[in-house]
Amino acid sequence: MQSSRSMLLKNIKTLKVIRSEVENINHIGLSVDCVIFGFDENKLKVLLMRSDLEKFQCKWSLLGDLVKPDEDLDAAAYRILKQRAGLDDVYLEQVYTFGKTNRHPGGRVVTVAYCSLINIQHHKLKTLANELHWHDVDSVNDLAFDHKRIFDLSLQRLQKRVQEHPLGFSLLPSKFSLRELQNLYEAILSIKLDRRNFRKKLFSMEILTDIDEIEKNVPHRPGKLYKFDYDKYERKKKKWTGIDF
Amino acid sequence: MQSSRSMLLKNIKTLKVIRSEVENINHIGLSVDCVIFGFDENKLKVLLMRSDLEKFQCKWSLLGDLVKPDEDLDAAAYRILKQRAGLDDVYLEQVYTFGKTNRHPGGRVVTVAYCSLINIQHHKLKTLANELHWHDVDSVNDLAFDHKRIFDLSLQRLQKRVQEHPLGFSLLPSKFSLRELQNLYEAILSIKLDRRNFRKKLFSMEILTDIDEIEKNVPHRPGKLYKFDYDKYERKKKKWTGIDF
DNA sequence: CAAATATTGTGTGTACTTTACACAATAAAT
DNA sequence: ATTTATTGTGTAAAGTACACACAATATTTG
Repeated sequence: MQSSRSMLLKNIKTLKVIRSEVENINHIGLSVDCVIFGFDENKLKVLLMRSDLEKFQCKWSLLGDLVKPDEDLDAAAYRILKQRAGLDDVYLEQVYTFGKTNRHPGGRVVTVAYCSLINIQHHKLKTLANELHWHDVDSVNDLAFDHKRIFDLSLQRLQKRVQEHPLGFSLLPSKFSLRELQNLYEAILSIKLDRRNFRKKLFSMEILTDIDEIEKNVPHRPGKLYKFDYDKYERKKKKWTGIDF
Repeated sequence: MQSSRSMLLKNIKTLKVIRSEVENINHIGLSVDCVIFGFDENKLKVLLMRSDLEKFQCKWSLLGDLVKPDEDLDAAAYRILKQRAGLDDVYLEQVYTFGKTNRHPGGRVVTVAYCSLINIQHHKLKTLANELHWHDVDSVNDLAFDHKRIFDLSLQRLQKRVQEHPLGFSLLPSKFSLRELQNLYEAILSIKLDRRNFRKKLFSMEILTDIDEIEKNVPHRPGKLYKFDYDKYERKKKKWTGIDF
């Protein structure tokens, strides 16, 4: 029979092996990163934080965190929005999963990117917390990790999605003028749109409700205000997914 | 000082704790599942395997596997196609990541779904291996795990993508007649298309090369054969991603 | 080898959609 | 009362989508 000392040593060795399995072999970390878009001063913005990794101290990064073992992916995304930016009740959509082995300097971490659209005015107070800042989308570069790639893909996806589905409204106050709506589309797509054709198109979709109010305190003729009518949209959804050979 | 016996017991306890951490706390498993589409006898098919989990013994499932800690996500998808079906050199695209905590009975496993398009004729020999079978897409139901949901979403995505980009060609032999191409689109989209309008549209895209050959051994007037011209497509890509307010 | 069969290849008119474009009406500021 | 900036509105032209029919051709059959 072995001495208790040798037994102990053997056990300690086993412990070490298992720990290294935990750390190196078994473990693929899983995180969620949120690309949070807002719209302010006629510009499309993205919410970034100071990276919490030393290596990237001076760089901005997306808001993200590890997924907890007992937490749904979507739930993790909602938690990150809530915990890191105080955001609640927002539009959220999965975009893509990034899984290059070397994308994270701290080890193997696969990240699922989510895109979120929020109304900056409505959430202003909370999100101005420490380390958070709204950046113009066209001046974003050189983010931490592979976050620039994640951001680029998310923006691209937003540009496409917004032309097929009425997502943009999440970025505006609940009442808005057609001019504001057009500014939003112009900002997202980085193009100029014809005002008359834009109005015609939006009205023909029949997803706007005229709420019989007008803009206040504008130094020119005020525009009517509208609301996005989600129910009408639901009934018309098929229109947006047609086939056309 | 403790007796060696009590030390041993203590260490065994520590071992157990760590093991349970490995299994329950630290560990979110990451897998890739491939939805492999093929086209045969004018029907869209999907390649399924017998589930290797006892619980799902009688059910079919997608081809999947755990991602290795030192393996890129895309590489894992390619490996699965290669290892499980002998497929090489195929069209592959990430679709969506499924992360419900309870989606896998064996523990927490988040899975990244990939969609693959292959030419059945070209790969026939290899993929008829044990436990693999091509199923008509419209008779797929009740797969193992949440694979039905994954399959449904992938099919939906394919239906949309194929209308925006010329992906379908990956499902056909390199030489094909316009009738075959139309059959393919009809099968993917589950609709009837007008033959003249379909031809007109495809020709107007200018992505087909007339290779001056005709069908053989058909009991009727033979059709011309074409090739998909990838280079022409690359040059025209913008057409498919236009904006249209 | 003639007729029957099945499918290819082709064009036009109509409806709908997209685009380009200009002027009168209105609230605020001076 | 005038200036300023922006709203609200319609029409014509170009382009795209859709519906639809008949002659040409290779194979099969008698």
